[in-house]
Amino acid sequence: MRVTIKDLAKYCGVSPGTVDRALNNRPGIKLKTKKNVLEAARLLNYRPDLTARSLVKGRTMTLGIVLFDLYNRSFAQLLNAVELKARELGYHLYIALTDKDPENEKQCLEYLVNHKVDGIILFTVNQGKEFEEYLKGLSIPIITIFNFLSEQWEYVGIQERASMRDVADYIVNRGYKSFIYICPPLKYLGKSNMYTQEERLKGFLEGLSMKGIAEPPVIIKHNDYLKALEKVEIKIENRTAIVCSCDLYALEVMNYLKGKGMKIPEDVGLMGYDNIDVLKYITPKLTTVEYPIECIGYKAAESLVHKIEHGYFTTEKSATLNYKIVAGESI
Amino acid sequence: MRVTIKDLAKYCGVSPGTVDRALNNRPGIKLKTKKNVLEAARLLNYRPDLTARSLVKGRTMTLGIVLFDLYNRSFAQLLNAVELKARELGYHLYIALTDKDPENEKQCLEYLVNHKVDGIILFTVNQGKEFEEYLKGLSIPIITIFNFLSEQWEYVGIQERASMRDVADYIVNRGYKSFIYICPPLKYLGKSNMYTQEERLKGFLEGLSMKGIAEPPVIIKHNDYLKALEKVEIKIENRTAIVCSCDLYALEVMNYLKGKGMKIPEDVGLMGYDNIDVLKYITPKLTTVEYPIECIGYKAAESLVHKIEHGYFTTEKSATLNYKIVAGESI
DNA sequence: TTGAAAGCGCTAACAA
DNA sequence: TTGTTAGCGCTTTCAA
Repeated sequence: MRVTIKDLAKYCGVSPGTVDRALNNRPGIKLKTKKNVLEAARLLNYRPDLTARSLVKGRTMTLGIVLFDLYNRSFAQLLNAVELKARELGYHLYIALTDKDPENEKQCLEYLVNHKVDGIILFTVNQGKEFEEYLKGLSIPIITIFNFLSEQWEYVGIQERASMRDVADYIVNRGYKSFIYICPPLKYLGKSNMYTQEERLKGFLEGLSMKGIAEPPVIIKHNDYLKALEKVEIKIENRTAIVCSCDLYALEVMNYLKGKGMKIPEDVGLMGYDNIDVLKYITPKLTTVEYPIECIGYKAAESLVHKIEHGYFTTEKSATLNYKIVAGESI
Repeated sequence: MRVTIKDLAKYCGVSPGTVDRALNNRPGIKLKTKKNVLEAARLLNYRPDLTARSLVKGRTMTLGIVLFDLYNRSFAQLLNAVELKARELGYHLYIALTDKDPENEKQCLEYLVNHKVDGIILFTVNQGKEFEEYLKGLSIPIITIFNFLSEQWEYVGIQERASMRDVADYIVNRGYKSFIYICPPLKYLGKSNMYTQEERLKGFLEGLSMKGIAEPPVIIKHNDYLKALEKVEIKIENRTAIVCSCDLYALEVMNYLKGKGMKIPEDVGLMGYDNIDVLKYITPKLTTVEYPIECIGYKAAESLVHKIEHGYFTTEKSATLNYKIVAGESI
């Protein structure tokens, strides 16, 4: 059996209260007694039972993070950053993955809350008033990332829409006349929270329209989306740019184009988004949008802890971080 | 304040025991009472306090995983797999990152144990009898991955050494005569657990020696290791192969070689290890070693839960999984 | 400076 | 079928 405070107390011939004072640097204890207890704790290999402490304290010094998976390189980097910052602030981390399943996400949240995490960083796939009511019912500090929910919820991220307007501007200025946009299915719109992807698309369309350019074909990234791409005829003289809503798609398209023997950017331009770290190994260098993924992690963890420790009824002004277009050779 | 079992009991005019029976599907309760309680629970938005349950049950239905970081793509995939399997088995996941700092790792372990996780998946950077004694003192089921500790500790992984012997064989058979090996610093040998990297190197040297080939230069991956690489003259007629102990290094070297205007594999061969998922976007296709990283995750989680539920004194025979050389165009 | 005791929310054994 | 009660290991308040 594990050694408890009572055992220590008995061993040292003092009361549990005194042991507690010694162990937790509380005042009102003679130095000698304290040393005694500490020595005994070492000797008997005492370890505090944090679940017991949590029960009385009502908090666990633990944060929860909810993501849908770790396939996208950025999420791993984010998680890494969150863990780092959390530990720096004296917190540890529960992780729960949802597989993009809204119900699953709720279960994860439920679990985290019941386990009394002190706060949650949430990349949600849910949305809507009902869900927000549900979240409120959890009565726990929450920071949202990537997918925005509403002003009610502190959000750490970048101005997705503005960034894609800039992208449109950037590409048009480089002389491209014709455009193709590739992004994941938005058809779950209303069913699943696609905020980030939606904003990027809207931003791109807005950007084009500001330049007086008509809406381009939008290809949805299914299993066989490359066939759809094939159907759109890409003529060199058209000066076509393929814009992808994330780098992973752009890389696939690049492979496809290479396979077709098309030269980038001579025959067709290509643009990604995310600036994932492996891009540095890819030729030609992909032009992309960079945002400070690690900062998002740090900021989210920091804000969350702030909310936890200084009351979570204050919805801080959500932070938007800077992005920038990273010029490569692909457009 | 949160609604407790007592509140529910009062509300329904029954005892806490009865509420417990209703909530947890225990026998010996009238269906009607049960329905009543369940309805009240829903109405009052009752949530069980899992820390309280943990305190009396002595377990948390939580696993801990200790990694050093998530920079290597494989670790993220592994973590993803572990989370998936854990959840499937009814467990949730604590994650702790150690930054390759042995002391930090101990603190992480300490924390997980004190938080009463039911078991730990450990990618350790520690080693040695003393550390193993320390681990034993934690009295908790542990599965080791990647870095082997000793027979005492169940291990899930592949036969690193054999795999690199095979690599040597493979490369020599393809006509290469001259070799350069690149791997992370092994100088911490004895201070830090470098099992995986050590085994790969040993395997490679053994493989060469079996072919009667002398020990090749080994370049340690520092910040300026490329300078060291520069000093080794690579003559085309020498048929040189550069073998890297992981894909990330190979990709850097590939960049370097491309920058030098050297052709792969015509001028020099290049080999990686890990088969990280981004390789599919890299030209030329890197020849590498693939192992089932997700299986390692599943297996580790499964074995751990098995140990937890069926006693952890039985050290199961450690599992070694299959690897294979994936032929690319780089060697 | 120390001890005694109540209680965090839940489970489980025993009694009714 | 239900109620009562004694903990789980810790913190905290009050009394000595």
